[in-house]
Amino acid sequence: MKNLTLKDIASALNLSITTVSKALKDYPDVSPRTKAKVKAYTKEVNFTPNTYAAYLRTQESKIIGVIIPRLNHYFFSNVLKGIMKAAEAEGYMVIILSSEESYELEKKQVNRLLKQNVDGILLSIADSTHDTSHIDNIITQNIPLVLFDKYSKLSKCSSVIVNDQNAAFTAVEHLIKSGKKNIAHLRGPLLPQNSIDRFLGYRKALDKYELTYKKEWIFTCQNITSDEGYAYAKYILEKHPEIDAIFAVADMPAIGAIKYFNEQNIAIPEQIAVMGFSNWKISGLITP
Amino acid sequence: MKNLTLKDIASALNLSITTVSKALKDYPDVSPRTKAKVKAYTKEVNFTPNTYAAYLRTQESKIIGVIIPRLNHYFFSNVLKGIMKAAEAEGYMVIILSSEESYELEKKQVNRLLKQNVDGILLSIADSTHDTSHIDNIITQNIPLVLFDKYSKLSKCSSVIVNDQNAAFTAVEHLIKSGKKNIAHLRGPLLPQNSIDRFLGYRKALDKYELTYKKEWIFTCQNITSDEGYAYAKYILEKHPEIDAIFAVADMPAIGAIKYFNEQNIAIPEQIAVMGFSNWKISGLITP
DNA sequence: CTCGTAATCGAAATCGTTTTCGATTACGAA
DNA sequence: TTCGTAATCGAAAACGATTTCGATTACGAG
Repeated sequence: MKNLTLKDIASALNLSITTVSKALKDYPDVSPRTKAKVKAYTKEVNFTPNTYAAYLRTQESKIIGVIIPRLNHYFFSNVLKGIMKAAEAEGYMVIILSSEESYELEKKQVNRLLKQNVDGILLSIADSTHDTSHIDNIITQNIPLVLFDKYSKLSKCSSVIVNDQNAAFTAVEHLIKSGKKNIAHLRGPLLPQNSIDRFLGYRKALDKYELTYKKEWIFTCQNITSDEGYAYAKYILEKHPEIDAIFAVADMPAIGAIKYFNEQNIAIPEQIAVMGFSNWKISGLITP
Repeated sequence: MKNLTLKDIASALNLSITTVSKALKDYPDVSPRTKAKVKAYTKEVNFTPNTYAAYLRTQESKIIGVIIPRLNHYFFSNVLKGIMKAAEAEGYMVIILSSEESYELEKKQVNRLLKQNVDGILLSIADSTHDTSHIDNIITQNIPLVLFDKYSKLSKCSSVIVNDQNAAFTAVEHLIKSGKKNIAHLRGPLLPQNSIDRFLGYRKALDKYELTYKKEWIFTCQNITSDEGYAYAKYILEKHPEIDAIFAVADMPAIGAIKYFNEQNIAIPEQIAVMGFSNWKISGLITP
């Protein structure tokens, strides 16, 4: 029950290996009749050329690599789903690697993909990534690269991203128009461009409506967890009772904050409004 | 900046390709001195043998394939994380494919993995999978196969699973010991062994404590969504007010039910208890 | 009938590695 | 010195597909 090869097909049809290969790839110098014969037979016995042997000549692995900061993340698993579907439609396989938000691991994963001779790389960089030599490596090796979601301004390559600054601006603007005046921000880590852009959007909205920006109303969520949101909510309630709204860099901290306010019987959004960022599936499930 | 080959290494060190290859794989018939020389140089220039060329002789792709019913699922992304870590440690790559709970797609994905010549397959079968010819295919091709989580009793191969029946039994037992007498069950689809086992665990617990089993207290969640849980909770409250506890096949329907009861100001668990199954991360985030 | 062209087909080289098997060298024993 | 053995090394044949280039055939024009 071993796998078929071109040789098997050729001898079964009394043709040369060459002709079979050419017939399958629609070379002009093989007659329509033999083409039809070959194609019919290969379909019948379910033959497809061995990927690895083909690679040796064509240098195309038909595999694209994807590196994301984490797998168990609603946003990323959805993006992955889209990537895999698109790749599948074009006959590509996808290898997914996770950097676990670690710069070191990200570098290692890039190298693994390069060794695997992937035809292209999709990369969403980790929060802790502070230099881009590994990314430049990909570019100099001439391997197609696209950054997505988490990107870096330091590398010159195409990237697909959410317009974080605008979205954050709109979100905070909505809070302001709802009558909130003292808006705190649970921001993300310092490095990622996304945290920065969302923070900038927040500031821009404050500026536009002439609300003063207060440094002590900014809280950094290093790991973007609900626990951090919970802790900051507690802190805010105790030390900054003047705050009447919170704009969080992501849904996770927002959920944590909501959980704490619920426990304390604080009315949301009347007493204090909480706004997340991402529109996770679970956002609709929690209270309020 | 092209990739190095054995030939490059060989000519740089004035050795034959053979010797370089053997040195790297610790063949006994190459002297320790040349071995050291080769290894030092290959490390210096960061050379690793081309996977595809190696495959042609060894027939080992160093890739294992994983098929899961869905990607954006907390349980599976966590399992994947474990799989990828273990594979990585042994120098294997992982290709992940999703069947989207579709039998047809599952068959297709199995074929894609076979064509890719993966060294082994990990498979968690879809809810809608009703025959196992594609699985038997893998086995007859002599490719190592392990089923996990969702498995089938029809195929003879190793599988790694949760003891659903026991776990369900314990869960329902807990409800009973808390004083609940009329326990409904939101069960999963009919086919998957896991749904069946959890249902059986539920029945076993009822039997042990001599509670009568009522067919009209069993509700089937075809898609295991929170919407279904929400709808059934509404139905239960209106048509079966006698029910004082719900054991759900998974967390998603349980969350839906909780959401509805919260909206109706039903006290949980005093008035009606709700128990899910999976211990998702978000379970801790919702109210109660 | 011969020749030239076009239409078909195959031989063989190639991709980069692994592995068998044969070749060479060194060196001590006879 | 000569021989046998052990220690090192390389040539070459795979692996399976692709592709260049040359070979063969068919066929109509002259």
